[in-house]
Amino acid sequence: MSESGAAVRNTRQRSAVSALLGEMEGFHSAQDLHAMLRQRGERVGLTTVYRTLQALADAGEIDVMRPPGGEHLYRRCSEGHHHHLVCRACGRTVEVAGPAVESWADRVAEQHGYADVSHTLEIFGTCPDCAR
Amino acid sequence: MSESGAAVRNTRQRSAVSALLGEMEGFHSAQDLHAMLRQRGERVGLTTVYRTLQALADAGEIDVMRPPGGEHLYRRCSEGHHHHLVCRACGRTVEVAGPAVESWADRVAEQHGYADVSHTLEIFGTCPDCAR
DNA sequence: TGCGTTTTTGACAATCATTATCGTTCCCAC
DNA sequence: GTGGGAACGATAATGATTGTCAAAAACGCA
Repeated sequence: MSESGAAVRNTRQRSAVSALLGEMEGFHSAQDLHAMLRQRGERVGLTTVYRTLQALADAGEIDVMRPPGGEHLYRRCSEGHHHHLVCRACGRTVEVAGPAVESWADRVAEQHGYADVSHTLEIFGTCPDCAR
Repeated sequence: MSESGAAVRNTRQRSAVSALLGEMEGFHSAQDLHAMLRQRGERVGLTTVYRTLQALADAGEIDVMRPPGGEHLYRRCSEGHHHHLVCRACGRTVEVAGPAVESWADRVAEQHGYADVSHTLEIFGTCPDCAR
């Protein structure tokens, strides 16, 4: 329960995952990222990639998306609360902010007596390039 | 490709699943529903429950939720587009409508040139009973 | 009502992302 | 440099969902 031993160690693998995420543009699955790391010659276990991604997600440093299709997708995002506008075809993602939505959600929840409110919101569409 | 043979047959199993959903209050997993059906003495296979739920979901007759934890949850809902305010602890669900959110999402997508827009939105919180 | 066709069923196996295990390796404070 | 504890990683386990395919059930039609 104490913070004393919350030592998060600095390892080669963690740095590699973090660095890779920094260069990536869109969302990628754990298995994708793992494959990319191996291609680069980084020796990292799949288990570790999963663990690291989970840790980063818990820390709020990356965002997770769970598309209907299957795997979890991860991406380094800008700080603060925001949502995603994702292309169904190519995955291109735009970050969008919607202060009005945030407050609407909070208000609705409060009206029903719900506390400790959070929400998830994703917008899907076909981006201009893929529409052609 | 033709519509000629699109016959959807009326079976005991399908009715059973549909009826059960009609009596249920909150969200339930396929396996839950399967277990309930067996308790009632209905003889229905798990595979069939999955298939039926999927069909109903495709037809828009039931809503599907994918909580972070794991299984897909199904529930008969009112018609039309709406969202859910769900209690993290007990699962109690309130249907909420947010016309403003709908139009906001559409507008944002359009501004970025995305077509064929849809979205998902869930609000999570702790309901009054569970807060105590 | 009886029959043939076609869908549907359901037991079982397969899939596949994710998680648990646990001995080994490596980081880091001292 | 060293000790102890965290992190790693190969592998097995998990578990929900989907595929398979022969047998059963529905429905159209005569």
